[in-house]
Amino acid sequence: MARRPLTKPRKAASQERSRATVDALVEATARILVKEGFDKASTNRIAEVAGVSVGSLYQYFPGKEALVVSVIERHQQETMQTVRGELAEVLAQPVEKAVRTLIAVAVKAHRVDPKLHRVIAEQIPRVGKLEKVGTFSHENYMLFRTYLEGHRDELRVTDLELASFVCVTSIEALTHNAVLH
Amino acid sequence: MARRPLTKPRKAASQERSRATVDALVEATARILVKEGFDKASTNRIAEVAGVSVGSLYQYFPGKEALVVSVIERHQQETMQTVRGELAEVLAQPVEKAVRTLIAVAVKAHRVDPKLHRVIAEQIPRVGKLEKVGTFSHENYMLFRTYLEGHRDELRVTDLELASFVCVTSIEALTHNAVLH
DNA sequence: ACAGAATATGAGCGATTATTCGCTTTTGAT
DNA sequence: ATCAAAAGCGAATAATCGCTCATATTCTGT
Repeated sequence: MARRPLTKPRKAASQERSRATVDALVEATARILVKEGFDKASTNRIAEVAGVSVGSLYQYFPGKEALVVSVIERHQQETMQTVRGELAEVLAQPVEKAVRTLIAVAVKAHRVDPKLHRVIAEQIPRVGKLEKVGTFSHENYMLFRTYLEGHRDELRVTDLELASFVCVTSIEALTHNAVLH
Repeated sequence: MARRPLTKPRKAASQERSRATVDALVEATARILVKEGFDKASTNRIAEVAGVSVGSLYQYFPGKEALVVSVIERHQQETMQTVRGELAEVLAQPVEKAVRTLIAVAVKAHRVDPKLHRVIAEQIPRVGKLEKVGTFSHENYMLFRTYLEGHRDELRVTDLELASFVCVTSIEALTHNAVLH
């Protein structure tokens, strides 16, 4: 009952060539998502656009969903990269200034790759393995909440939890819609 | 070149039995959307859950998208039904009171069928024929805007367009997230 | 009771999709 | 130069999907 060694090695890239393949696949997935939409992103199509065979795709990804997850994660990392600096500064700012910076940051984050962001936010069905992918909102909520705790004396509100919820949700929705429409 | 009469009669229900079939199909679609997600909603599956044959499905709906549109429209009508009254009262209220009523209305609207609402708002890909289905936001935006115009003298803001955008977007996002989590 | 219209059925066709596997090519270490 | 491991290939298989149509059942007016 020996398990097939040929089918197992999903996701293990040690040489440089293979890393390039993985990259090409993720990039192709993103391009298709943006230009043709989620349901046109079939495994065969992705491999074709990436200039790679389907077989190679399945050597590194267990399926289409895994590709999409990779795209989302890559986009989130890129976004954070361009925003991390400003986000650190906020901590030392008074609320008055902080909210303005945060809005600026939110806008900047949405501008990294608006089209991809839109697809991720509006077109990817949040089911199966896709629903587990952490959203921005939650991360932002935590950050904002700890900031408020550190500046509690500047505020009139007592329920920081509620305040965070209201602010993060509003800012997120506003910037999202503003940048996209 | 006679056109096939057998294929045409999509969507025409005169007897009661057929109306029940149509209802069962729409209901089944809604149930699948909520419990299994959009991409599990195949025509075969819908027919099966509805206790109807695929053939009957195609007698009344040209395809899966039409079913989904029906579900959305039915949900929007149901929502409006439970909210129409309060919405009419708002027009006569001063801003101070009006915003509170509007938020109450928004919450009530989201409570009609939260799970279905979520699927419609977050999971249905806005592509193809589905993207033409009018969203709530736009309708609400228009209503709110005309209200503001009627009460311009009570306000300090000049850009009613922007004010509407900010208010509608925020309220929508807040109630949506609040009811769901 | 009967005919024709309306409604329902489901096996099955063609297209598309995901996924596999035997095989070839490339790479890196010796 | 040699060879085993790593990476790559793509025709082939299997599953699923949307959809049709020949046929069967039910309804409705007379």
